[in-house]
Amino acid sequence: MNSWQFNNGVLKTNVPPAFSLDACLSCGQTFLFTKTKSDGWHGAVNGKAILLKQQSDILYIENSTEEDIPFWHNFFAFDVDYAPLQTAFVKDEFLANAVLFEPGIRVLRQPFFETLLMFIISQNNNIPRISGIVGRLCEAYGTPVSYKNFSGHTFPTAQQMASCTVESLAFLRAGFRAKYIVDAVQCVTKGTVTQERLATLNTEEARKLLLQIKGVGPKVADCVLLFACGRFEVCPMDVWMMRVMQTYYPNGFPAEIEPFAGIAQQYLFHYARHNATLFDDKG
DNA sequence: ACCCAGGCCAGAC
DNA sequence: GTCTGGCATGGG
Repeated sequence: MNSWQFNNGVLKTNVPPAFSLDACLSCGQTFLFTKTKSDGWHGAVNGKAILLKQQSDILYIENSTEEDIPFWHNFFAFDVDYAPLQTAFVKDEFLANAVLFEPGIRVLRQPFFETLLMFIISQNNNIPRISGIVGRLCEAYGTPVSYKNFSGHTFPTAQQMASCTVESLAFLRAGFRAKYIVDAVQCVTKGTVTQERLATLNTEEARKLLLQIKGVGPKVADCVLLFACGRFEVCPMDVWMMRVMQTYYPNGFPAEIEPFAGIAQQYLFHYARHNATLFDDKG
């Protein structure tokens, strides 16, 4: 188990074996951070501008206080021991390739509302354009924060967006997704769909509740359950993942992998993105 | 010009 | 219940 220390505005902790900050933040599960010219990651997260750095097995979080420790501990899911889990993964011939390709990945627990909107926005969309839309969203509704040479805006809370309408969101150029964003904001501010409420439900019920939001289908719902709610057994199914399951796991994941199917999926997703040709014509 | 993008909705069978 | 076209916009 890692332990945290605080000194002079900087949190630091020892990280688990093989942990890679770069891998965690660039493997496609989050868009909250931008890589700096040097070796760190800037972000407007947890209500402030922070700078994340990893040097060997130490993780530094600059511009923080001791009160931020629970947030980051939960964010990186340091309560989850990856050792037994990776042991199970590498016993599987297909999954072993993906894990060994980038063993530093961990599935994060990201803020709920941000994750919900991010994946609504990302449907049928490409990453550069997603970044543009989210940038405009934060600038308009978020809180300005800065640290050192970085200044940005936090991702807005649902409350900060409470008054938005399809018309007032036109500047986002989010296209048909604008009405989905409005409905998500309404559901969260009215308390119909909240992280607290989802936490009281089992995974199947939680999925059903998320599906009540317009523009949230099975894919987005599962991404929220996995990336924000820590339901690590949930495996978001895009067309590519469907093909992988049909080809390599026609009877589903092995029993020891199933409880962490979402984490397995993230290793596979990252592996596939960097080895696109390996996965053509498999199904 | 053309195709595609971590999908989803509405309407047609 | 399952399948298909259309969707807003912009990057490659």
